[in-house]
Amino acid sequence: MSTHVEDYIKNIYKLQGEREKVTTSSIADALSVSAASVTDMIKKLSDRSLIKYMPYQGVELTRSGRRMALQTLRRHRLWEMFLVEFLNYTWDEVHDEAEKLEHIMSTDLEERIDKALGYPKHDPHGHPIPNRNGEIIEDDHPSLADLGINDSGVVVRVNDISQSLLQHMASIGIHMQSQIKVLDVVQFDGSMRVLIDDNNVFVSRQVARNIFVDIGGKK
Amino acid sequence: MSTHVEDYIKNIYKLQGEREKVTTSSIADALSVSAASVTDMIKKLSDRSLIKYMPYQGVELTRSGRRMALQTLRRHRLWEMFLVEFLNYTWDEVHDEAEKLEHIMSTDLEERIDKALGYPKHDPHGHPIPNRNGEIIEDDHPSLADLGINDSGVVVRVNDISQSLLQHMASIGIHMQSQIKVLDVVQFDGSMRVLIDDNNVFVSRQVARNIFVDIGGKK
DNA sequence: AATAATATTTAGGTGTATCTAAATATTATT
DNA sequence: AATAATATTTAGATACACCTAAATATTATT
Repeated sequence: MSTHVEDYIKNIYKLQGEREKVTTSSIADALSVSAASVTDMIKKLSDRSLIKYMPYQGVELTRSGRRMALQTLRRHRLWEMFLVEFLNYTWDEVHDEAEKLEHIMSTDLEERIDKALGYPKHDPHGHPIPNRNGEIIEDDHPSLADLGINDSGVVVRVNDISQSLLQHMASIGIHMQSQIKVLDVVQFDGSMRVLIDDNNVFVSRQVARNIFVDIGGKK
Repeated sequence: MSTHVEDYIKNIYKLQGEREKVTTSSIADALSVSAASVTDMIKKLSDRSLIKYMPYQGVELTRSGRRMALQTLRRHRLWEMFLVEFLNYTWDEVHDEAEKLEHIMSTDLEERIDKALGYPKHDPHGHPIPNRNGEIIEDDHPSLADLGINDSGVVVRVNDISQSLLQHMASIGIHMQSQIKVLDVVQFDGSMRVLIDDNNVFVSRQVARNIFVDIGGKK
């Protein structure tokens, strides 16, 4: 319901993807609040049956918590898509704006934006958009770092962990659906020379790990 | 800054347009809160120099209060316009959605939407949109109720006082820029037979009072 | 296994926006 | 002008989301 509740739930969902148990301190870190505040909120979320809470043991989303998380994620990603498609935002500019807008979206507005966008399946970074029933299809693609010399594919997702990473990726010509082919891998540090839509660029291993590639349709 | 502050200031601005002094109870009515809550908030707004407050005498916006009000009004009207132009909302559907969105709009987003809309001067109901400096040009047009037989003009503004009024106006074919001509006025109750874009319809005086017409370009 | 380090929770508070009930001002009526 | 009616403010609380400092659990290290 409230902005704060949605933010907690969304972040617990994200953290749950990474680890087994979601700890108080990991939530505190993610939201930049004190651990004591998290304990407070955790109790309220538990009272509302959005999470299962075992004191000192961490938390876990319930079904309805998961539903709320995916609903919020859906709205976030629809807004991101919308900002890019309708207002010429670039993929590194959308996050903060969508972060606020995701809480302000009636079901009606959500559906109208979805329709206006042509029912997109992915956001501007290639993340899947949960459907209105809160179902999400996580696609599993190798990262560029997993490829070897002469492997090739199409960019289908990038991690949006920081604005500067996204800006850098754009600056070397990486977009959704870019054709990519590994020309050379430096043994020492794993950095690569790759062909991106016919442009020859270098990519550090750190960056390569955040680019995901569909190798299904390789040639 | 906060949603609530913006709502108070916006409503004081609106009430100020209607009367001289804005009373505690009129604000309480407008916002559906208790008078005691208004007194509390009024003190805070006064501390922040957004209003001039004389206990028991009512309040008045300061320059910076007025600036905030117009800023909020601008955002509200840009969102309304946006919902109509990009997402096919009708003029009776936009208010509530815009009411929430107006508080969530960075200057950047505001400018992008303004640009995408082609820098509109009016919202979907014909209300002027304040410019980014908080200047507003209130245009002064007669209402349909002020016209007499054979007077004609173009619909340039309607009051959005209620959803049902807006729906009704749409149902009888009233839109922005509709050609309108008074065919007959019933002496008894002031209701009218009018031609709206060549359609012959009846309009009660109550409705006529909420339709504003530009008679400058009459023929 | 005892102790040290770290994580979590509890206790007690803050600021914001609200409320009801009581007190006080203002305005209207007789 | 006195009184009644109405409006406004004050007093004292509540809910929410946060905080720091202290207490308690858990985990890691010697």
